[in-house]
Amino acid sequence: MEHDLTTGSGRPRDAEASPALLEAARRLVLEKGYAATSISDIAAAAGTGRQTLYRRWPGKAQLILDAFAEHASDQVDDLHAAAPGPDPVREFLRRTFRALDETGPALRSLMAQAQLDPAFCELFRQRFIVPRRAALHAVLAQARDSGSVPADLDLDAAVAALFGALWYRLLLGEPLDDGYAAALAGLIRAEP
Amino acid sequence: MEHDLTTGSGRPRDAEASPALLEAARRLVLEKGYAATSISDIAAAAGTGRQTLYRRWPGKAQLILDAFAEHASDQVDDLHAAAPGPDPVREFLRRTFRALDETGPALRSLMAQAQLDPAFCELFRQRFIVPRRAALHAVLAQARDSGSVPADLDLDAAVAALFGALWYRLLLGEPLDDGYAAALAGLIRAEP
Amino acid sequence: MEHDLTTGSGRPRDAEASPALLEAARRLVLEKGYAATSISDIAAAAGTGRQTLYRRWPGKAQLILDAFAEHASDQVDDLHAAAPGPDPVREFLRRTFRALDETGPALRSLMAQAQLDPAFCELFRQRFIVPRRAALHAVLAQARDSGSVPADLDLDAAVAALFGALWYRLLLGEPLDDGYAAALAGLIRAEP
Amino acid sequence: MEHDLTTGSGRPRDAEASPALLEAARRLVLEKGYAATSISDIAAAAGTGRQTLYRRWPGKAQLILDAFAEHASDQVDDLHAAAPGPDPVREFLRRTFRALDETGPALRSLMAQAQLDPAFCELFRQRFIVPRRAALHAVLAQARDSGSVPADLDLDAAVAALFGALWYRLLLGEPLDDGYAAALAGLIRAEP
DNA sequence: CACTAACCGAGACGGTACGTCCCGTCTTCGT
DNA sequence: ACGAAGACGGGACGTACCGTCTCGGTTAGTG
Repeated sequence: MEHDLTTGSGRPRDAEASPALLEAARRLVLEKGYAATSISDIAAAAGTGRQTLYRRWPGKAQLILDAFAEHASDQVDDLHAAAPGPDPVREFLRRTFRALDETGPALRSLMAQAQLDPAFCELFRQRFIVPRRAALHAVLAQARDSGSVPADLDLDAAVAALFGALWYRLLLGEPLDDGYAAALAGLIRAEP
Repeated sequence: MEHDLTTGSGRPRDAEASPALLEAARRLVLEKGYAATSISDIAAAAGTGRQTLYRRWPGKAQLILDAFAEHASDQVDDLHAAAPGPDPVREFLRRTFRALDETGPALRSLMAQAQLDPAFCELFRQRFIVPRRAALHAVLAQARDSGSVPADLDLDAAVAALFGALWYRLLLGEPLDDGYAAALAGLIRAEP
Repeated sequence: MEHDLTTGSGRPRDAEASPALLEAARRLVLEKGYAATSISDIAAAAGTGRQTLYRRWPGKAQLILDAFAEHASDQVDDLHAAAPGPDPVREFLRRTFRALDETGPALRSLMAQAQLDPAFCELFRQRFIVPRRAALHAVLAQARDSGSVPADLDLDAAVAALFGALWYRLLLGEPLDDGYAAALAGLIRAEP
Repeated sequence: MEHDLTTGSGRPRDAEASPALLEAARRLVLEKGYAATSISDIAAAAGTGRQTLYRRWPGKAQLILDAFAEHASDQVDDLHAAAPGPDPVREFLRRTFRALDETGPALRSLMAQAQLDPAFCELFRQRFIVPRRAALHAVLAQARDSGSVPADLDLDAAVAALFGALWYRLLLGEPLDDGYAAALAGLIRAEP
């Protein structure tokens, strides 16, 4: 997350720099990929100096995490709010898969970065993984109450299995389609 | 995979160089981590020139993939051969978790590299993921035949869910313990 | 020649880096010879990064040209100022030969580099050859006015012959001694 | 010079390899220049292995010296044989300049190499410089006898001055034209 | 209304890894 | 013992980023 160390004194930070950097980062990563996008590229595209970026984020990964986390939090709310239909778990997965069509490559890069930097890993977990985990947990709890999943289902394990399966295919470049969503949802559906 | 362009003519490649490079790579990565291990380090530790490495592998990631894939294939065989006990799925997961205690960090790095290089991703899938997937599939098929998992279980989906859950926690730095193995195995156990 | 692209903006170049690089280059070339001195060696000896060198000179040859041209221009002034005695041409040659005892090997390397790189050749000509040529020309003009060389001497040809003879022996590893200076000076001395 | 260490036993050397290497060396150096021509290039162009080259010459410079020395020795004889006319020195210089139109660049490279390798320097001197020096010496001696240069001319110094002036301009990329030949010849012409 | 502190861009800094190139040697097989 | 072929250890090269530092200049709030 962008860090703000303003003490009140001195010239205030340029309010336009952060959005410009976030947008430039998002655009360049989507265009050229994470690895091919350098810090210098992002700062130049945002029309700012490199130091301005470092003053607000510790590095490339954190900036790009912010650049893609914004959208993600909106989506999590959407998913949480509406998970209707006869098979809400399947519906949740389908919508999540759909959202990854655009942001998937960037998320893969962030997950990659999390492997190389433990501090970033924890940040990524808190900002990205945990909220979504909570959302799916809620969906599953609701499904359990409505009887569409077994009453004794281990919800935490089910969340790990479903999101794990999602990331598993995403990270390996395998397709995330409706059939996959249905098959995964089928794994934990209540036996009638 | 190491590429071998032997045409028969000319001086043959040094048979000791490849093992030396693989072992040096494996040792250095386990000691210092993936990112902190450079190509020069590996070549020097193996007592070879840098060009000898480039002659056999396209880069660091492919070499290290080979360095860890060797051992992996042995382990896959072990796991496949013996998955005994009342809950073979749980046992399989437990053993797999145990094996990751040592190699986990390196595998995380390889998975990270797979996100930055599509060609390497495919290689990693073929050399690492698919064999293990087959092993778990066989375990599940056996379990289905012996009645310890439901007869109508979607084996492919179950494999994705179990291995997905494994990678999910591994990549996020969360613990892979016996309790987790039991919980995941419980998800797909037959309801008696 | 060192190139200075200062635009006024940004951090100014370290004023100590260039002298340090020049001195390190000069010292290492005199110690180990031109070919045995690498760019990395020079940068390390100067306590600077390699890129700092490349930011100021296109390569090794240009840096070393500068490293030896500095001193050379001083010497040229010295030679120009004082060319006394009954045979000023011979005296000029003797002093020039003497100065080459130390710098000769480095100059040979620079002349060698000039053969491999036309751009460097021109630079070498302008920075090294032309100034010395002018100095000798002045000495000869003075000698002509004082009657110690023939009045109708073709000064340009004489300069070429004298410096040519100097380089000819220098480049072939033949001795540049007082006798040689006297013999060359004798070629163009006025017949009494 | 190509060295021949055959002992009589074993397979005799391929008689075609040496000419092929010499011709390939000559062609490539004239086409691409000395520095841009690697040992591998020459061997490949000659259809031979690199070791065959090293078995016959110590390195690139010696091979190329041989490649260009062949022609040179013919030319030296030509020059020696016929130096007619009213000003034989000028004529000798003019012809020598003319011959350098083609081989000049290669000779410059050889002289460059002589600066980096003392052993080659001596070889170059013996194979190239000394014979030509003798030829010019003979021309000057003849001219002295015929009265076209002063009787007390120091022939060795004159040779050094004339060839030195030649190399001086050649190595600096300056033109070797008839005017220059005339001016140099004029320096040592007898005053009538 | 000046001062001052933190900002801004630009870009140089030391450092490190990369992948390429060539060197001169060595090692195979076939002739 | 030669030949072609090509791998070997070694080392320099020039490039690309990294994260930091240092300029001159700008822009608020404070004294």
